[in-house]
Formats: sequence, structure tokens, C-alpha cells
Amino acid sequence: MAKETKIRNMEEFASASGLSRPTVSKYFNDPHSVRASTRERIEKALQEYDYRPNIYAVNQNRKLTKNIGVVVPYLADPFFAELARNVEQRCIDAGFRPTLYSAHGDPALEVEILESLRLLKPAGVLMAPLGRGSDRRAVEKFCADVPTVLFDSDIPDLGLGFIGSDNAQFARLIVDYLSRTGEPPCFFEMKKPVNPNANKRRQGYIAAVEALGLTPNVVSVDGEGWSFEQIGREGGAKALAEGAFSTRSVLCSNDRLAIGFLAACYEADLSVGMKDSDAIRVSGMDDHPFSRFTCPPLTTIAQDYDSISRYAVEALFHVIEGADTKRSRALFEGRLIMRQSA
Amino acid sequence: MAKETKIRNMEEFASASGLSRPTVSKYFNDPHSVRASTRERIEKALQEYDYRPNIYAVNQNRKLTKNIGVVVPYLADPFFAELARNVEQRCIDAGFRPTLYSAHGDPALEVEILESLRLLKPAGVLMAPLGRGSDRRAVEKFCADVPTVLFDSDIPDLGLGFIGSDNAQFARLIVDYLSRTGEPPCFFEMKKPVNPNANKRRQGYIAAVEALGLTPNVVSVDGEGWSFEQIGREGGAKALAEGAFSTRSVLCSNDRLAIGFLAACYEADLSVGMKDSDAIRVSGMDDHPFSRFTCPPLTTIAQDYDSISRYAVEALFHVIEGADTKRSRALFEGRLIMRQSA
DNA sequence: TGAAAAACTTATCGCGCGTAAATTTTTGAT
DNA sequence: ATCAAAAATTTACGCGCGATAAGTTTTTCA
Repeated sequence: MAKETKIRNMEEFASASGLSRPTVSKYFNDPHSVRASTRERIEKALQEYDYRPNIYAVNQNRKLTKNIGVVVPYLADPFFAELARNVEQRCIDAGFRPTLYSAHGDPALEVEILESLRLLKPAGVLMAPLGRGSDRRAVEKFCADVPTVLFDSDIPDLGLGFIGSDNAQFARLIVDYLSRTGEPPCFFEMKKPVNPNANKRRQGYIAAVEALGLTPNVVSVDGEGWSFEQIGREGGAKALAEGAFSTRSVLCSNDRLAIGFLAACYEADLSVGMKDSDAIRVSGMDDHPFSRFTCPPLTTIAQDYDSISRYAVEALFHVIEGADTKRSRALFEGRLIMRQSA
Repeated sequence: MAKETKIRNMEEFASASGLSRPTVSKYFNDPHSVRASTRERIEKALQEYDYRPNIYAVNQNRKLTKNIGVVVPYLADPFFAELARNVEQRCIDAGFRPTLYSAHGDPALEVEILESLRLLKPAGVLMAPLGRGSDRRAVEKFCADVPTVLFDSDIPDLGLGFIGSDNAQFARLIVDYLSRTGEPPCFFEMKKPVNPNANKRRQGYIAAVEALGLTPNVVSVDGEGWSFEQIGREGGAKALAEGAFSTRSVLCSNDRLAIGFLAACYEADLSVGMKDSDAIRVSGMDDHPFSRFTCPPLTTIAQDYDSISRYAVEALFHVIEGADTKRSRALFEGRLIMRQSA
């Protein structure tokens, strides 16, 4: 369908469609800002010639680009990959160009990403920070220049909003379930968790157990970084060997830790499940994409991916459109996913 | 450290450092193209003022940008996340700006990515195609305009090179091992695999088994898309129920399928492992990041991430520098990872 | 010490587009 | 049909930088 004559710029395309360049420019900024008859002429010309505006020239002159930066802490975790996919799609639907970055667990890389993101002059940024490892000062400086909404992991008072999960509710939900159907759970976590969610979950666990008039039992294991499964397996093996768990029910701080802990149970020849003959019950939190395929399938709390991504994007767009000024904040409840592990 | 006076453009930065703009421009294109003393003056000025060239203005005028597109088929698979991380880091080290895109298993999205990538005028693109689902015509058209190197999954004769794994060798390696240590394996796969690697693996399996004077047994199950674990579990349960496997050893076409198959074995109450008391041995291919945490840990073939990413990037840079013309092609051998599942 | 080579400066153009201000066309109520 | 207001369009200018030519200064090295 495309004609021989190559269109080199908007000028040529404008004359090819019998209009002036600024009119065509207006069209590309907002197709509905030109008269219907004009719009039809342009779109007819677009069929014949496959012209697209040069994004570099466009972005050089526009005060605000249509770029959205999406930053996640660790893309090798499918949880973040899924979250990022959700968020990206919503940005595209809203007519923006999302670009995905992963800090790969490295604080220095996170700072580099912000620096290179600044050069892109994005309309806004959706950032799931590393958490404890994040360079607060660097993030703060970035947020001062670029409209940024945090998600998944909060850095208090930073950015224009935070959207995440109600970790205390997560803990209540599963503690109640586990206590109702058997022994109350012990809590299994990393001693130095990478992000604040882990702390909120521990506090939620303790509060929920105490609310039932029981005594909490928190088992914290060594290990740093983002190799949660590894840490869960090694720490789990050690804790099991030491008899650290006061009950036969273990609530892991997150699913990846639980996956590692399941491996430790397997190695220790402990059958996992909710039957009387089973040695231990194991549960996690997050509804990690792989948790339904563990042996046994993992009982967990599902994060509300959909609401989190939707609200995060909406919050950002509110800010971009200059609607709000006060920092928004929303926490979403989780849903109990009952599987065979507990 | 940064001074009060904000630098707005290269002109101002040049005079602030006591040089002319063209000289500063030369520096940013290649720091070693200016005299050492000049370089020092610029770098000293860079310490005081945090000026960076406007990338939109730069890319508008440069014939070739420093952008590299990285396209993977399914980012929720940690295997691709890891591969992408490798590739990205190498691009950064070479002074380029990689941007990561995932087709999320969707052929239409893959085409969209290529179209939006074309607007970025990248110096080159590293692409792991969807495979069977890829729009050959669209990819071909893209490759004609942008230097592209394929990796992981080949589309014959497309792009300027392909870097991947020697799937036949993968199959030989593990068939020999499994046959040597017990019954020869059956081959478990999807009837309609998403990419050509699966076919190469099946062929390699058949050839390897026949070379041992044995009879191959291929079990192909229904299911489309990228939910391999799901397909492995459902197809595996069905195949096990039907007694489709002629031996007590199963080689899965890839680790994700194997993870699903392990779940099916668990549900069927079949103990997996290499002990005499175990009912079945299961193995996979890829050394998926999670395969060491399955129950039992999965015996598999490790892809040579490092070599694949290194060669893919190198091949692309050769092309960018205008060195080669002929399509390069390299296949890397896998390494047997012996774990407890087989 | 001096000439060639290298590096730098000045001057100018062009890239492809956004955008304010000026002008034209269209709309809608009389 | 008329005319002012609203909408659409055109004119004119600027964005920040790459690239190049011609002239000037600095460095290199015999």
C-alpha cells in the first residue's frame, strides 16, 4: 500500500496530505484536536505513506515526553515481571511509552537507572524500590525532579504516592486460617529482609497470634541479597535441625522463601501437608507464579496484582495531569489461596 | 558540589569550561579524541556542573544512536530475565544504552515492539524471537532496516546471526547419562512447542536413543502458549494415567515442563528420584533458576548463559562496526547438572 | 629552532519538530 | 443573510546539538 515516494519528515507528509505542518503536528499530539474532516485526510494519508514522527525531534521540543519509566528491583523474580507487565500495558493503553528497568538487586544500579531515566525526561516514573538497599538520598533527589509513584515497597515520605499491599492483613488472614485448621504457625523470615514489607508481615504475624491469645514464635535466619530460595533452604535446614519451630506449622515471610523451605523439608524427609500423617504445614505469601507448582502446592496469600498496578498507574496519571498535590497512599488486601501445603 | 548556575546546554557548559562547543561535542562523542589536558578541563567542569548532553538533540543529529534493543519472548520466565540481564550488562559495558522489551508470549505485541523499536533508530537489536508464533514477514522487514542478531531461538536465514544452544548435544548428553545409570528415558514434550529448540531436542533425543540401539518413546501432550508448568502438570497427569511412558525415566523437553511434570508425579503419589525405591526419574533441560529448588532438585542440562550472551553481543558489535557481512552462527554446548531427580 | 602536524576556535548550516502569535475559516445565534 | 466568537490553520521562530569549512593556536619532533 505504501507509495514509492518516501516521506522524510512532517513537512513532506503535511503537503502530501494537503495540509500545513503545524496542523499535522496538532493531530499527532491529539487526533481530536483537529476537525473531523481534517482528521480523515490525515488518516487517509497515513494509509498510503507509513510516516511516523521522529520521536527525538518530538521529545526535544515537547516540555513533557510521553515516556514512563518503570523500575523494579529484581526482574528475575517472576512476581515483578508480572507486575511490570500489568503496569506497562496500562501505560500503553493510556498512550504512553513505558520503559522497563531492573536494578537486579544492586543499589548502585538502581541509582544509575534513575540517572539515565532523568535524561529521558519522562512524564512520570513508577518505581518499586529495592527497599532497604535503596539510596534514599538519590531517590529523594530524583523524585524532586520527576513525578514518581512508588509501588510494592514503600520509602516513607518519598515520591508522590505509594501503592502496595496491606501486609498486616495478609498476616492476619493466614494466621487465622492456620490457627483455625491446626496448630498456629511459627514465622520464618530473613534476619535482614531486603524491604519493609517483611517487617510489616512479621509485626502483623505477631499481632495476629497475640490477638488469639497465643505466643508468637519468629525464626529469623541469616543470609542477604535476593536469593530467597537459597536462603530459605539453607536457613530452613538449619532451623529444622535445631528444632527452632515450636509448632508443626510454618508461615514463611514470602513464597520464594517458602519454596526454599519446602526444599529443606524435602531434604529433611519431612512430609509437608495438612493431613494428620504429614510432619509439617508450610505456607507463604505473594502467590508467586510458581507456588502452585511446588510439591505440595503452596498455600499462600495472593497479592492483588490488578488493583495495585491499576491504582499505581492511576495515581501517577493524576499527578501528571496536575490534579493532586498530597501524597496518595493505598494498600490492598490479599486473598487466601488454599492449596495442599497447609 | 554542583554550582548555582544551571547549565542549560552544551554552549553554556563549553564556556564554563573555557572551551568551544565543537570541542566539547567531540569529547562527548569520544573522550579520547581530544587532548589529555582538554579532557581534564572538561572532566573538572563536569564535577562542578552536572551537565549531560540532551539525548534527544544528540540522537536527532547522529546518524546512529547508541541504543540497543533487547527483545525477549516471555519475561515472566526467569530464564529470559537472566539472559537479558547478561546481555544488557555487556551492552552497558560497551558504552551502549540497552532497552528491554518482552513480547509476553504475544505475536502481535512482538510486532508492535519491533515497530516502536524502529522509531528509536537503534544501533542494533538483540532478539530472542517467540519462535513459531513470530511473524516472519514482520521480523524480516525489520531486520532489513536494523542490524539484528537473533539468540536463543532461531528463525532460519533471518537477521545477521544466530547464537544459541546445541540442542542435539543437550539431548545426547542427558540420554547417555540416563541410559548409563538406569533405564533409557522417554521424551516428554508439548505437541505444539512454541519454538524450534523443542523440535531439535526431540530429534536429538531420538538420534541419541537409536545410537544406543534402543527404541525412542516420545510422549507429546496438548496445550499451547507459554504456561509450560501448567501444561506439564496436566499433560503429565494424563500421560501417567494412561501409562504412556514405556520406561521409568522421563526426559522433559525443558525445565518448566519438568517442574509441571514433577507436580503431576506428586499428585499421582509417585516418588521421584534415582533410588531403587523411587517410582520414576525425571529430568529437564535449561537449568532453570528454580530447578535446583524443586522436590527433588531437578537433574538437567545447563545452558551456557555466559557464552551465549557474550557471543550474541559480540556478533552484533561486529556487524555494527561493519566488519562482517555473512550471517554468523554459533551453538554452545550444555553441561550436565546432576541432581536428585534422575 | 622551525616547519609540519595536530588540536582548537569561529562561523554557519541543518536536523525535525513544538508552539506562540497572526490569520483564515467555520460556527451559531440573531 | 449577518456578524461576532470560536475553531482551525498558517506564519515565523526557536530548541540543542552534529557536522563541516576555514582560520588560528598549540604541540611535536627532527
